[in-house]
Amino acid sequence: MTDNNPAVPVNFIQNIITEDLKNNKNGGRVHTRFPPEPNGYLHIGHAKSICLNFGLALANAGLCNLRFDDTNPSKEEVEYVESIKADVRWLGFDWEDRLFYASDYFDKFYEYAVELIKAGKAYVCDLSPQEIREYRGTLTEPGKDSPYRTRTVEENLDLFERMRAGEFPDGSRVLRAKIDMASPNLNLRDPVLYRILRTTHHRTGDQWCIYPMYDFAHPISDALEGITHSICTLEFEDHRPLYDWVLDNINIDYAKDVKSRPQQIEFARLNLSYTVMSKRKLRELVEQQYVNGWDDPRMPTISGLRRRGYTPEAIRDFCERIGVAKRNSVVDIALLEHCVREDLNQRAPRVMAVLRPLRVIIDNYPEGQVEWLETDNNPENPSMGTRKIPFSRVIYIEQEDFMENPPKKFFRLAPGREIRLKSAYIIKCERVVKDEQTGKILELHCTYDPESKSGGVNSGRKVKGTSHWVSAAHALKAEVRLYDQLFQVENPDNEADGADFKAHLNPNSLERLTGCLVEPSLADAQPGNRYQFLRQGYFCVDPDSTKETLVFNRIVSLRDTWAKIQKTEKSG
RNA sequence: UGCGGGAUGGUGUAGCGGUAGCACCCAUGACUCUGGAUCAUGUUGCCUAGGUUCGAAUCCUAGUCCCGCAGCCA
Repeated sequence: MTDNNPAVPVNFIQNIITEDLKNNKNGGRVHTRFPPEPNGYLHIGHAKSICLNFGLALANAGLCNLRFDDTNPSKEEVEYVESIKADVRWLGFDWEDRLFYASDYFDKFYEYAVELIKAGKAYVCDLSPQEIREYRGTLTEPGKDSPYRTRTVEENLDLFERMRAGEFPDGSRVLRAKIDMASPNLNLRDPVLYRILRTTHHRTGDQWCIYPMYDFAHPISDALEGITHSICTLEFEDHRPLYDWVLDNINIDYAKDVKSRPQQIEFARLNLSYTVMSKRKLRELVEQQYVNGWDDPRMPTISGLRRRGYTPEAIRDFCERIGVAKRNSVVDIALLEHCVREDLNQRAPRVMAVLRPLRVIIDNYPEGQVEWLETDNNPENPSMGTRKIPFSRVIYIEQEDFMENPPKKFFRLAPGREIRLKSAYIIKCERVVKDEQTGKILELHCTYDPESKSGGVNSGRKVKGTSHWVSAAHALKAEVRLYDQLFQVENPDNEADGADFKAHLNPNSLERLTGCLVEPSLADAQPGNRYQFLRQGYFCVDPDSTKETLVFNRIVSLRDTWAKIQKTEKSG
């Protein structure tokens, strides 16, 4: 069924599901889950997982749960829970009534642990963390049995109960699975199932002083929820035998039958060029104030991308295009940028904004006259209509649209040369006024060709360049924040050169322009509104924006052929 | 000298014995009242060595390289 449907991207996990469906595995059910730990904000890498899990469910008439993996209260907070919910929703996915927490199952985990103890498959171990490490052996040498491994069931039961009752200090004892200290897979060398931890949990408060480990809690949570395909990242590959061991040794309907139990499947996490993706590193950037919070528009977090102006559609499209596989890779950030451009090209209204203004006086245009000229809101989408923009004798154009001594391929304004002002007139540069001291260009005096008015009968005359502009008397002041990559190198994670990832931070990742001027139609622009500033890029109104000063974030620039020409000529 | 994974253009991803495809990037041209968009064209690839086969990215053998694993984190 999916074979003929191009809307369903095929990847090796979909292939597994297709096969399972064919064999009526799990009774034809497909049930996935997105299981974040609420210990930080979600990033674009999580978006890949969210799109995968929810997308697979959607594509196969299945369900996807949102489940918080909150088994370690020392790192987790409600703030993160709330942000994660908001981010998943914003991305466009709906868990309906299936919002779960691993902490919902604390009682059950405890019962299953008791069950394991009774079956002689788990024991309380008094070794210190240090000793446990030593007994574990190394990658090449087997471990050795803990002296507590042979405790009786009764003793283990008693001790575990007292662990729960709070009789022992933090870290003094753990519950361990009794598997095989000589296993070549370290995860099977009697892994810890429960530890003593006196930390207030964000949901269960001080009800518990013992908490289950991921390896114990996760397979049980999956089984309890009837998850069929438990998708996680590559580093858990080695944990799969333990995942299966837990399911093999507990008594849950969904875990009993090997044919209908959750199956763990691993895929490669997303890496993006010029950024970092680990929560630890992102937190470091936030806490040490290299950026202004988790939602700093330079961050690869969902909240950062949202504030920057990325659309959920663009992010979903991106996640679909990058594919799903088992090989580690680094996706070019240019693909993400392409996805927003493509989305916004269709839907963002065009508007004129001058970032670095250069004053232009049109000497032969009547003083005091104002013409309201009609212009397209989006030439890609005529249904978005037109609007009127004011034109008058004094206008501003972009500083970089004028050069006193232009190189060959420069099509814009220069002394004696003409350009078309978008949706207005052709003007000619007659005179350059400079500061006598500094030589800085202060303003231009131009003349316009009254016959050349856009849309007019004689407007057909061609000139090479077209510039955007704003009327001086009508323009609104704005601040514009231009962003560049947060890091200067493609792979800041690579610490092979001995440098900390922060050494690669781009000192110019944020440039604030405060003297910008935008057309008056933007007066009512609301935070979150996105526009294409003609010839420059896509911009989004920032929440910092006020009635007095509009604040825009540059989402992404337009592709810039001229910039490329300049670059190659400089380097060539 | 352990175990588990993975190697397809610059990047990402298909291909499951029958002409190596798609997307991004890059380049060239057309068009353009956005040097945008659009359209057309193009460069670049199966880790290595053997083998099986009429035919191998795909199957077999032997290597090489890369990633992960020794938390009471997830």
